Amino acid sequence: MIADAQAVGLKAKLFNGFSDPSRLSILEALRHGPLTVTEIVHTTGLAQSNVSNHLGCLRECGLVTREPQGRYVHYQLSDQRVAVLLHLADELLADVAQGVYECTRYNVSIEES
Amino acid sequence: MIADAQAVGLKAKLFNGFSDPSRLSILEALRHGPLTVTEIVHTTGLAQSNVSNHLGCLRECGLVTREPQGRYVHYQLSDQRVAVLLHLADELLADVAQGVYECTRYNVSIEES
DNA sequence: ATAATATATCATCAGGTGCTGATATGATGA
DNA sequence: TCATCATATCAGCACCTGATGATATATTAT
Repeated sequence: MIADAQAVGLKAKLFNGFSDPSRLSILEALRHGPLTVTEIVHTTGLAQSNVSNHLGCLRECGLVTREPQGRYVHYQLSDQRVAVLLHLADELLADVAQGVYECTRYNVSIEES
Repeated sequence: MIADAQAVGLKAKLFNGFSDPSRLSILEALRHGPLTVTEIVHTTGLAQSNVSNHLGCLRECGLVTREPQGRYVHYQLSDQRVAVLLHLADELLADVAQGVYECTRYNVSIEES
């Protein structure tokens, strides 16, 4: 193959939105409905500028949509398939979590609350 | 919430397996059935040591399984839901690809050919 | 107009990650 | 045994990415 390396690149980029703890926590927060930036900040515990940066990334990549209302900006998942993907990952995790947890190859921080 | 930051970390780790072009191309190659390391090397065009490293990562995280046969080692997707996830991403990409493509925020290489 | 709130942008920096090349290990065949 | 092939491991480097803190912009309220 080697052929559609372009398609692979695009897909990797798409998954990139899910593969960072901060971005993922934002997506998880939006799973239950639209939220403003401040609400996301409070829900996730991340710094405001950090959230804003990640939201920009998630939006550019089409995972969330933006809807300004006055001085607030509401964000929500762009497509229900994003939620489906999150759900599917939950299911997958239920079976392979042991392996993922023991995987020390990457430093994706797993802080305890 | 902030609570299950641990679950988010695990899930991010899981998605990490999909979010790198090299790893993703390996997963894509395995989508059609088991392959040996050398076959993966030829299919993806990656260096052997590189493939081996990524396979180690994918295996530790439970996305692929390993089955030695003589001096060959066959790898395959650990669960059909991995393939489902890949498929779902394809569908999602068909709708949001425009955004992903224009997203310049990350340097996930999209080489042509 | 001024202050306060909400969001976005930017530079900087520390740290992580993937690639390469060399080498080690293990298995098969001559 | 020796050579060859398949796979794994490792160190080093170059690069990218995420977090922070400061600041800018926009909107509402007093």
